Amino acid sequence: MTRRIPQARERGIPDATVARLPLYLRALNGLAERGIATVSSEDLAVAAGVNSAKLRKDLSHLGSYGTRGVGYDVQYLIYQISRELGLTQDWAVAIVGVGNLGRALANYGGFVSRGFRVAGLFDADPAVVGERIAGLVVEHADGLESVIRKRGVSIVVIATPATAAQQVCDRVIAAGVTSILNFAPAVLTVPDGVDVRKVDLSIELQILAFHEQRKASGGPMMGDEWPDGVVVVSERGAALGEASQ
Amino acid sequence: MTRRIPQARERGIPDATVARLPLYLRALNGLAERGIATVSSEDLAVAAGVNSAKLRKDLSHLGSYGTRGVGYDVQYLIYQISRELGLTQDWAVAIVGVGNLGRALANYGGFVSRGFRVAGLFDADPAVVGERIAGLVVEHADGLESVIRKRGVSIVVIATPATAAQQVCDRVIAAGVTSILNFAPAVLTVPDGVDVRKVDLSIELQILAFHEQRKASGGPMMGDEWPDGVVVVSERGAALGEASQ
DNA sequence: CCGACTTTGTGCATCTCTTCACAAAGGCAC
DNA sequence: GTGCCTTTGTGAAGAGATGCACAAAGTCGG
Repeated sequence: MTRRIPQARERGIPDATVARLPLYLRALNGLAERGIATVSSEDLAVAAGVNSAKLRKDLSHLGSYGTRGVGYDVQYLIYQISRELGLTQDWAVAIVGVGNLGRALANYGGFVSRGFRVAGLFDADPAVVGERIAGLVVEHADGLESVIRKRGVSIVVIATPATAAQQVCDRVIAAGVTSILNFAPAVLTVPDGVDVRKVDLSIELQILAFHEQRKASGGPMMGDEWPDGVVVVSERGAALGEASQ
Repeated sequence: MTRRIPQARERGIPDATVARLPLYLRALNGLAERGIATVSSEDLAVAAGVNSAKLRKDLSHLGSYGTRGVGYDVQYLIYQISRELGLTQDWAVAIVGVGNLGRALANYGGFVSRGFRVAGLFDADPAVVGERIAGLVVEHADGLESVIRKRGVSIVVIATPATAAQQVCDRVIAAGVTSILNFAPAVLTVPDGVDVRKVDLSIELQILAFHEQRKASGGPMMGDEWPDGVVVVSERGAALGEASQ
């Protein structure tokens, strides 16, 4: 009878843990820059803004990389987390939609520094196509599929208006992309096996407003009635990345 | 013995629910624009990209606003969710750090449309101060506290480089702000009662890379060893919102 | 070589969130 | 009115994440 020795790094690191690994990585890089060679879970937890028990449990999912009585070797842990996150390889990223946000993303310094390389900028507006941004020439969205295949793009950032998002999404998936970062305020429908993460400024602000309201009053005005004459104004489809797409 | 009748809208809507309300709101606004007066939990769930049981449970935390056998009145539900989120009032927002991202945020159309009003733009760089962006003149960061108080700013968006983020954070909190949206890749330390939400492009990409790697190979290369000669390059403190602050 | 001290890794209890499944509620046709 | 049909609202079970608390493992000074 073969007893399975419970092995960390089995398969399946909890999502919540994966979401925190980049945080630890950043904290570790900060420590490394300050020349710190070893760190305890307690100190690293403070630097990353989490509870130390949680940090230890998270790291235990990767393996036993700490030394009891001492802590974690900063460089070694940086390497292990980077490897787990897939940052030891180079990822080609394409940005679709070169509006205000698309430009900001293209110029984002943190891209290059972490294994992500902007391999293409796309827009549907002829007025924008040809423009040079962050060392890249904006290409017409017509060439999306071929460029994705040719340059091995595996992650696409959608920064188009909401109305164009699904269409762009469908096209890049057809071209083989399975990881999408969506800045457009739209729900993307994708087949199984495709990962979508969304970033939405408007939603974040609304969540803050909720808590702010709770703090200010003791909750929203009591009474669930329709006030007379209320007309709820429709939300515009305005996108954070509302570009010329 | 006083039996508490479990009352929806008691106090305390689950965080997970609050985070989804803006999603429902957007979906409802889409339906309203198409002139739809009534919607079932099933249809609304599809439009919002969630499971219908979850949607119903979420809405049940606000109250009993549906009609069995029929569904939900679109306009009424829009109003109720808006009220719960505090969107029936006007929130003054200040943006600190007018780099690429700060500019994109200032020009973001979705701001105005939803009860959020940009009441001030700040930067520490004299070269940027005085510039006119989205109808507002950029002010020097020195005036942060007084402007916050004078204009009743209750939400601050931090789009500065990581190095300046904590300092800006401390200052706006001292000025009475208790809701912060942080785009700088830094962990902010705040006293109790202050809400911070963070948006970090780099983290989102790293999470995508993790899943992408899992899909591509059968996990990261086996073997936990340090490869010879590996030098882990330090992460630059490069911020999405790396501005001139 | 030993004993005191530090810090990890984890079993366990708890809490939160999700999902299922169905009784209760209401509309509608006749 | 009455009965059928649709859809909500929710109890309960399940899954996942969190945090405590401590045994095990390792360091270090003497």
